[in-house]
Amino acid sequence: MIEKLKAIPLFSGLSHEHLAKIASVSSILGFDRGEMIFHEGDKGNGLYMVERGTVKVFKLSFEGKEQILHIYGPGHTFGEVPVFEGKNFPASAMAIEKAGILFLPREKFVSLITSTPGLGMNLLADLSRRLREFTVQIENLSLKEVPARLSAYILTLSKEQKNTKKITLPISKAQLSNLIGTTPETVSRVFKKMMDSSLIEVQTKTIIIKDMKGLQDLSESGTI
Amino acid sequence: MIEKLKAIPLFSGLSHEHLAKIASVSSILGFDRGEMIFHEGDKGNGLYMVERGTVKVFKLSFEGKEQILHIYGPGHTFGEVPVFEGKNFPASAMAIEKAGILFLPREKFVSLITSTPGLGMNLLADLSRRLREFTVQIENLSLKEVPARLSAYILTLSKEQKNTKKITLPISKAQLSNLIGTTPETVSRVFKKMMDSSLIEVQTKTIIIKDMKGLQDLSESGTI
DNA sequence: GGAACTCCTTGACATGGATCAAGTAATCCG
DNA sequence: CGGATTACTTGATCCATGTCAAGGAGTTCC
Repeated sequence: MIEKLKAIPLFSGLSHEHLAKIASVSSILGFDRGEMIFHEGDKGNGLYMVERGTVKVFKLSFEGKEQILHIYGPGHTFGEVPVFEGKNFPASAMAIEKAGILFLPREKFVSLITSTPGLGMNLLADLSRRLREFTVQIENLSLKEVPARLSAYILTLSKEQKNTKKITLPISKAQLSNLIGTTPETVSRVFKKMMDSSLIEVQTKTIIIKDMKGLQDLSESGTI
Repeated sequence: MIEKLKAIPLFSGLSHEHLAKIASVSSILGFDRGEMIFHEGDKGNGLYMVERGTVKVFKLSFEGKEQILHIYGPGHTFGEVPVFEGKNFPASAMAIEKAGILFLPREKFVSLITSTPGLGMNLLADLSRRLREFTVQIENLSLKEVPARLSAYILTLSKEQKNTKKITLPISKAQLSNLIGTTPETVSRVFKKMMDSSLIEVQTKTIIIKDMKGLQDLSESGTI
């Protein structure tokens, strides 16, 4: 368990004792693909950490349309907002792959913060990073058209996957469309346009970047 | 100065000594309407607090279109993200009314956090609240149409202004359109539709809610 | 290894909202 | 107070993207 905690950036720099203490009050939960971890509006009860698998955090509209806010893999934490704000979850969380989730109950977590030097600062940095990510997401949704959002997403993936030009899509195209705020049909059509303009090649879950500069231009300025 | 600091929620619960210490390392800056406070991409240099006036935090697209992220009045703080994350500002800030801004340099602010019990927790709560606000904004932009966003905004104002039915718009309609991610023309047309359906009355900067229930329905489900 | 999914693609069509343009109302300021 | 500037409204038009429908590709699982 302690090994798993070490892999969580939020806990970087903590002593072995502190990690042991965290381990002693955490539990591990298993979720199948498609299983809900919590629902928007539920009372926030603690900190969640992805140990393995993939999780999406999302909102649903009145009509059932979905907007994904985050996709989290191993090492990421989520569910903090209601811990500090004392309210309910602002969004829902679901496993999109069989997942192992570490859970740290609220009171334990709060008392850890005050007793663990550095943890508070790690948390402030983590929440700040997420605020920054949200500003980018708002910018994308409001100020960019779908082709720009999609190319921005591909470029993000390329950076995450050690700047390679051969990229593996970590999620289905349907999920991807919910992440960038559009529909599967539109994603399909825009991918086609990007192939027609020789920006990329797409084969099922693999994307090959053929024209990095062209993709960067598209991600900023908009039209294919 | 200490009186002004007392009015800032972030500093609630701090002792007089701590407030005096903060006052001793803060400076106050004046900005005219339309003056930039900082630019997206600038190096984050500290904490900003609105003492009087109004500030908008916003992003600009490549083509110059604007999306407002926050409108802040007295007592609100901003500019924290780069302090904790160690990067640059994710957005720009401008005074939209003559404003007085308190400024606390980064190093002073960081050392205050470690030496001031409660301040760290206040900050975590504050950032969490903003994360929640952003999830709402993303939901609005992605999952709701303009009439729903506009009615949600009116209802938010009503709550802020002690749940009254006679509301004063705190910003121009042009700014409002940039806040909800649309254009002045569309705002104008939607206001008209809402008047035609007897949901509200609009006179320049005053809105009177005629049908609260109808407005709430519209803010959730969408179509007029 | 084939049936039964789910996911993806493609085409035809509908539409919310942006843009352009021109006029009208507010507000600012000497 | 009156002219100038800025903010708002209204109409005409256009387009990006959503929706509906149907067929095709990929995946899963006994």
